[in-house]
Amino acid sequence: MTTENAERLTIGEVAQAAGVAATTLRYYEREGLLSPTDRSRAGYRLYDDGAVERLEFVRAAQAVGFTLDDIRALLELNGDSPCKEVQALIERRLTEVDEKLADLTRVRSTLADALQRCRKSKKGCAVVADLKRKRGKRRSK
Amino acid sequence: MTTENAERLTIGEVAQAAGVAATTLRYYEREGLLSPTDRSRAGYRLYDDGAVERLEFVRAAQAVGFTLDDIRALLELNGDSPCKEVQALIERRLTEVDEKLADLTRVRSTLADALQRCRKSKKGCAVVADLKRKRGKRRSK
DNA sequence: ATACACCTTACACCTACATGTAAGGTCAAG
DNA sequence: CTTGACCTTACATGTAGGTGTAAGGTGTAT
Repeated sequence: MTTENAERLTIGEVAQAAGVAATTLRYYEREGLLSPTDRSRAGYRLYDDGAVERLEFVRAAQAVGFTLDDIRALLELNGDSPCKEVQALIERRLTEVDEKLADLTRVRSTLADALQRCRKSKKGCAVVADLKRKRGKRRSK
Repeated sequence: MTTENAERLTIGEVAQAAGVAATTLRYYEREGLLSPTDRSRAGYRLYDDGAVERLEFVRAAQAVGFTLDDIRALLELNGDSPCKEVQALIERRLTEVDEKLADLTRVRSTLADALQRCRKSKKGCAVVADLKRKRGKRRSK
């Protein structure tokens, strides 16, 4: 597939562009996360370039802890959904994201503190002690 | 186990305090994340209350996407490690955390934007369109 | 002294998220 | 017109992070 059609990408091209394996794209299709817009005569999957953006959104959301199920739910939202439900879902997700941000910030400051002390002391650095002393509210999903 | 010894907690007590299953604690022990400080005559695991803090750190770190392996590495750091290595590890983790913060912030603003539009429009809300338009740099771990 | 909730080990099983493998079809280049 | 990189499907396997189950011991309340 070297014919630069400038609108229809094969699975390999999309995969390369987004930095995932082609097999992963087929998997995402089965899971309803991203379908090719078309097929070639031979049955090859053909994607438009929006697919790459969408895929990048999926990966970013995944990197911060959303499951594929969560992400599918977000991606499935469209003009046909009753606005109430859409709003509620988005609000729930926002709350989750904010909790994650709080956790992450906490972990970050633990690490930063540990690094500080580590730099200060000529000798070994008791990071474990630091970690053990750190506190925070519960989160379990 | 109802005897309040005020320093030695059984697995069930720790589990309850931290909001995880006792089986999970045994699993963490096998994985080297958290060991009881002692055993009773009968072989019951006995933890000091630092265990709860430690466990909370584990869960918070996990909630924001660290693997148990990552977390073990952090927790294993101690005064015996050469400071150079310790620093390097912490620095690497800090970088990861900052990348996660960036991703998370991006996802957050996508959601917030979507919610805005959703509130504005009387009718359906094209969230998918929003998501597709959002961009960001690669992250795949 | 017996019920009952808790603990022990060992091992099988589960879900999410892929990845690999086999068996075959497609297509542009040499 | 064949080579070799790509694509197809279907199915098996792998890893992380647990959960469940069986078979048995513990400890305290009644």
